[in-house]
Amino acid sequence: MDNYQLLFSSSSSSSAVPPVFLFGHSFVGGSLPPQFSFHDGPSFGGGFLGLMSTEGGVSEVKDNDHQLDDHRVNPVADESDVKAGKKKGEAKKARRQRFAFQTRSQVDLLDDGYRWRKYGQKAIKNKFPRSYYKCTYQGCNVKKQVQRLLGDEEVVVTTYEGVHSHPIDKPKENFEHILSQMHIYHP
DNA sequence: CGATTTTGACCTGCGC
DNA sequence: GCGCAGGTCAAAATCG
Repeated sequence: MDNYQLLFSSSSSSSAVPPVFLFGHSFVGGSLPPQFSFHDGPSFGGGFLGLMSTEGGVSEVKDNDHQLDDHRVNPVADESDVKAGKKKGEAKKARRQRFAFQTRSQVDLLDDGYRWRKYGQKAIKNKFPRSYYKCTYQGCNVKKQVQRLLGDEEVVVTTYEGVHSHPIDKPKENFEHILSQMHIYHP
């Protein structure tokens, strides 16, 4: 998952540098200019995570072959024999838009204003364990995963998936707080 | 006491 | 086709 590397520009020593997204080479939507502004959006009450991009434009560089199938959502699967198996086979191939960024922080979970419920953790090969979170807002299926960068325990990689469809829960002043702890990471 | 975290099992996709 | 790696579920435990 290192197709995209979003780094926040902000000298570690200096300060007061406006945040800038530096996308590796592919961003959700593929054409939307990455920007990071706080002005209250028309629908998303100031979307930090409710970032732009439209569906279907997700470019993963890898498996975007069978992505344009018209298989929108098809939850109705005949449950013929559901005995020893737990109904998790919803096989949602439709990947939502994703974006990630790195920050330097002591805590894994950034306070981005939304409420998250942890639903899993997995030990990734050669890396630190990755944690999986879901937005607890009813009807909001946004997910995010957090993991530390190998070799640099201080760096946290946060990957968001999906777009929030509800106003943020906390004042956006939090963003500034987040930004204050964001630093560019160069290997 | 309700909401959230922990944790192991289960499922799926991909590479060999 | 099998095995590994990653992602999700859900029951039990924990927290506020």
